[in-house]
Amino acid sequence: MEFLDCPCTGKSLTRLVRPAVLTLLAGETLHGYEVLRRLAAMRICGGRRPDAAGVYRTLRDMEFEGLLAGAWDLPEQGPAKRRFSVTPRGLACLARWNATLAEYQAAIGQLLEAAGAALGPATDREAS
Amino acid sequence: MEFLDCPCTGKSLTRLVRPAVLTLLAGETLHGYEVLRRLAAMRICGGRRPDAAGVYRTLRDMEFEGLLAGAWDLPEQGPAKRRFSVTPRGLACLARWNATLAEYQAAIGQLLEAAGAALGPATDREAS
DNA sequence: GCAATTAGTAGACGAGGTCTAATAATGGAA
DNA sequence: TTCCATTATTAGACCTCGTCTACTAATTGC
Repeated sequence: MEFLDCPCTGKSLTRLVRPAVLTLLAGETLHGYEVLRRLAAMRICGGRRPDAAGVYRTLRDMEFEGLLAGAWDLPEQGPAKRRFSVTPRGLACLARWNATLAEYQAAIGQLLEAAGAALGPATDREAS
Repeated sequence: MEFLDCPCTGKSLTRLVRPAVLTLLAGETLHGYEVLRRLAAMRICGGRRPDAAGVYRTLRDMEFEGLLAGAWDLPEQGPAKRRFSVTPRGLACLARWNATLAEYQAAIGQLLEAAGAALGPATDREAS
């Protein structure tokens, strides 16, 4: 019994890219490709490198929304890079995310508990 | 500074409707409207009643995928109801969800920690 | 008699994630 | 020296899934 495409495989923890980006950029100014690599190292990405096109678009969107500030870095050597940093508005958004993430964690905890109980108290089922 | 439509408000913990449905139906057979009400009481729905159209569609999809079994209940009194129960395949899926949810929880924990550190260790920021 | 609730369906829409593909520079290996 | 991988970014199509609006139809309560 396979669930190759089933959401239960947890392919990615979607919709958390934005708080992750804000967190990364709250400490330092980075360009998109570096954000991409740092994201890949976070558990929310499950060891997989997130889709580059999606991350770059999210960065542009967040810049448009005023959460990030972007500036072109045009070195004489090498390709142009766009460096992003967090705006005050972005910081406020991250503070709000903090509360939201805590609520998410609690909600998932409740669901985990209920699921465990539903599967049987003493059952250690293994999924294929 | 408002974030009425920003994902940071955590309007809903999306993509967890399926494990929640499996959990609810693992214990008993319910019809769609009852599933809807029980979902509304779970933290993943944040106190809001989830969209009915979406839940009914999810139930149909999961039936089509063999995770749920549906049967029409046609009482002499009252409207027709469709009663859903979990199949063995659905139970296996739920067992897998169990592991996925635990990973989600840990991943969010890591993100929360990083976000807290990024906002400043001793800072108790309040978002409007 | 009318509104609210129960029970379910259909269609359009939108956010956001994935996939493919393209450009362009650099550095290393065959 | 040619070719491939990596760095760095963009564009467009597509898919999933959640939301919104709107509809049918029976029941219950004021």
